[in-house]
Amino acid sequence: MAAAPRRVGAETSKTRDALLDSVEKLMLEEGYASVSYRALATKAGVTPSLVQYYFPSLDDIFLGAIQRYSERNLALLAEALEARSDDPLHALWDFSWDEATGALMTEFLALGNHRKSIQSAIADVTNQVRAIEMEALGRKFGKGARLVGGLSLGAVALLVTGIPKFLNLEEGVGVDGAHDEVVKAIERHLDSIETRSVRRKRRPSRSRR
Amino acid sequence: MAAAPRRVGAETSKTRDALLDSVEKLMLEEGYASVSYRALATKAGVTPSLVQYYFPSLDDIFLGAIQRYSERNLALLAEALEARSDDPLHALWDFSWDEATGALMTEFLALGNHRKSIQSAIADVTNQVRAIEMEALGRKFGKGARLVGGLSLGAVALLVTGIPKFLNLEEGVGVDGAHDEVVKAIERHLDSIETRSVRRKRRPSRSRR
DNA sequence: GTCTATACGGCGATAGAC
DNA sequence: GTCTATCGCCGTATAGAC
Repeated sequence: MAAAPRRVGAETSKTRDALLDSVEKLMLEEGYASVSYRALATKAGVTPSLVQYYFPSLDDIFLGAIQRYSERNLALLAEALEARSDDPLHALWDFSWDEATGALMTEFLALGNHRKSIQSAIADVTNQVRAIEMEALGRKFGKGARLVGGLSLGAVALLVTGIPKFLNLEEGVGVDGAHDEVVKAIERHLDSIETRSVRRKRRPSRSRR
Repeated sequence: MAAAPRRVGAETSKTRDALLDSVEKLMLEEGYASVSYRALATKAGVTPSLVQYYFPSLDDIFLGAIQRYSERNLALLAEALEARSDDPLHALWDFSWDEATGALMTEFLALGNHRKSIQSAIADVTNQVRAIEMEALGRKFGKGARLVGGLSLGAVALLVTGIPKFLNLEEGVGVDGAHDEVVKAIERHLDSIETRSVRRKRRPSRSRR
């Protein structure tokens, strides 16, 4: 054995949890690139050193944020899919547009493309989400079902959750040509497969940063 | 009037062009976050100060890269669409998967989401690309044509060029579930609209970084 | 027009004091 | 459990050499 043990704050700490709240806020407001020890400390009203005590490296901050977020998010998703077992595709679609879930997940996805150390964490939660989605779709349509265009449930889930993410990315730089049309067309398609059980949410207009 | 004039290297400089080559390489190999004066200077074999002479701020580096890239890329795209006026959709699809074009553009897109100062530059080139695409599609199908699912040419172009970008993003973190199926399904759809004029390119497997 | 040296403050990270 | 000192890299500004 070897290497120093390096002391780290407990995961149950209330301070740590408050810090993760600030991380999520910072990421949504300014993007992951703005997350720094000093910025985070300022936002949370503590010293930078204290942040470092709970998160020894920047990666640990992101890893902590991903883990806490994904636990909550998976629970929310499972709940939404359970409550709307009659129109799981619509539920998925609505969920993917939700600011607190979709935007953060997209941010994590972009982050993973530039931080090798957290790629597997992003991949894990993405795959877990997909599994829950598949299970819910399987319950409604049957495990090996084929939907529009002969697509499997996995392929449909990929598109229904992926397209909102991509459109969000484009809107993030101010491009939105043909977006509304694509959104409407997809919603029309979804309506032809399932009858929507709750009123359609207004699509959030991307906040500038 | 006021303020110092601050001297900047000429845009016609051979050195400047070589630096932009290194920028593109760095972005593809390590992502935009790895682009720094010192890293760039090392890669190009010059001093950091010289890099600063041509690009007074980091934003200027990215702006310069976007501008040079987009000029070349627009020319390439126009050329490809002209050469394949019989199957512009396939041409677009192939083009979007090309490493030197698609991957860099996706990198710029992600970059734009975090650097306010270059958002409009990204938006401009994206819109210019879309315009060229629309024109080529209009020539083949007619300006107001509706394709699969009643989608307009703009909506189809958005999907055909956007889906590869999103799949690339996912593959960048190691997620590729159902990707092949979606790719094959789209290619089947494209084949049903146009007959492909050149052999299908192998889809590049994402290089780890 | 091209290129270099140097300095400043902010950053992530480490080791260790209280 | 909390906080300080310190290190080396970063973007950037400036002043000046060829």
